[in-house]
Amino acid sequence: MSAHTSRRQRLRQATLEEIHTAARKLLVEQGSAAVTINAVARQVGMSGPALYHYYASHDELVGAVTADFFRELAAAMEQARDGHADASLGERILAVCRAMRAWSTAHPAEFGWIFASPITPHNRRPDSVRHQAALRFEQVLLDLMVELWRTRPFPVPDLADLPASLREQLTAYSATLDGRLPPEAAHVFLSCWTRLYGLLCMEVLHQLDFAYTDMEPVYEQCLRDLAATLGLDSHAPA
Amino acid sequence: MSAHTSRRQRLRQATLEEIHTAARKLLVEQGSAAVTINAVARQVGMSGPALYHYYASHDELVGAVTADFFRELAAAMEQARDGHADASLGERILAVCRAMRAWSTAHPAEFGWIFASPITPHNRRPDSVRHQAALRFEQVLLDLMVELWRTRPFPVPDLADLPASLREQLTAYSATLDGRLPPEAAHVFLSCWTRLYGLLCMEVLHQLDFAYTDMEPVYEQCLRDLAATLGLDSHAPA
DNA sequence: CTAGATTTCTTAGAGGCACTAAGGAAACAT
DNA sequence: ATGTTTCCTTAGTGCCTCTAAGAAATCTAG
Repeated sequence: MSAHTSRRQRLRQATLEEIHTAARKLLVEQGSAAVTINAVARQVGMSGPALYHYYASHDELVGAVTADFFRELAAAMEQARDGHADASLGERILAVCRAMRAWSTAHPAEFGWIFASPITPHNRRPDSVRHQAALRFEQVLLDLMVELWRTRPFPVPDLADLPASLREQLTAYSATLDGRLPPEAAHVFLSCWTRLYGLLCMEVLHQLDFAYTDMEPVYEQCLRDLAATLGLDSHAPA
Repeated sequence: MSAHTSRRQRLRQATLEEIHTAARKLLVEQGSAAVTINAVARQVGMSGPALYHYYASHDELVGAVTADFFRELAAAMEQARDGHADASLGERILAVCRAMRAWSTAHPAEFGWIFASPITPHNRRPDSVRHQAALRFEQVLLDLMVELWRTRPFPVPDLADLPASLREQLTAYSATLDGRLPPEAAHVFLSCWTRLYGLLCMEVLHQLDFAYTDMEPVYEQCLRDLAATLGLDSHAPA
């Protein structure tokens, strides 16, 4: 309860950081299969079972490290956003999207871990650290899109043109956003998100290797398409 | 060399099938982690090490089963194509895309296994069964797009409008297709492929659960977009 | 038809994994 | 100073992949 952090708490915190560092090192150098409780413990200089005083299970360790990666990714995107605070909203959105890919290509192992590792039941719980960090990540672009919608609404399809079941889902999702985006704007946001995120996902999972050796211009082309969709390319600053 | 299959060969073939069936059963009922050499062997009724007479390693077994799934998926798509032989090419393309998702939603465990399981070095080799089966899968839609391009060319961007590095990659890829699609048409094909496949990938990896509970109308909406891109929605049959 | 080679399977075992149990030692709180 | 909490140890269970050595069944060739 006290603001004072005891010696024990400080030591524990330091050990936790050491554990995360060791796990990440193993992931980057030897792949996700090498991130075992035993190997991590060896790396930090304690014997296997000792690690259970920090995480109750292998799943929990994985979730904690994954949350770290999400937070780092989100922070990179937030930094890009804040670093272009004086630029137009459109440029800020593009900068954030580029930061998203930049982090992923600079940290392919971590990025692959985030997406390709199956989400265990424990980490699917909405109150898990992993889930919370994933939300923060998703939030960055969502917030910008909300602001864009407020200040300079982008073109949206007519709700009546969408099939009923899609309309219902969009309405429900819009409600979870406290109506900050109406359903048809949520549809546009989700379309953009899907294309960006899907493209990154496929790059990481090497599903496009048969055609592309360098995905950077492919991603840039995708960004140009999205900018057009959102009306960002007209020269008036948003 | 003889066309005659010996008794031993027949027995071996039957055992191989039994192994694949057992592995798939374990995957579907207990998840990918349950597909171990030992568990599969138990299921088939032999002891662990015996399975090494059929596959040299766990990786190889995984690759063989994955190839099965790819082949089944490709077959489902080919069947949709051939089952609509009298329909317009546009309808055939849409039928194939729907078959692709239909198989995936009917077999979520298998589909997830295909994409989310990391491709081990052994299975990355171009001569691996996995790779071969993956090629056949990709080929189905590519062939239809080639035919579409031949009979009713779809709109393409001007190559000069694409960045140089993208142009080079598209040219190289076009060459691997023996020029059946020029670079700018290959770009359109790859864009469509990326959006379809990326959407499925995200559905399988549950990356859109925060917004959608039923992806079917989302996929249909994506198909409508692609149809428009390819000029399939004009009523003249392609 | 029989003797050797091949294939298929067994058990035994090495080394690693996640995780539990039981206990010692240090740090802390009272 | 005493009792509690925390941290870490070793020992052990049962799983895993994969190797080794050998038995039994099957095929092949003289």
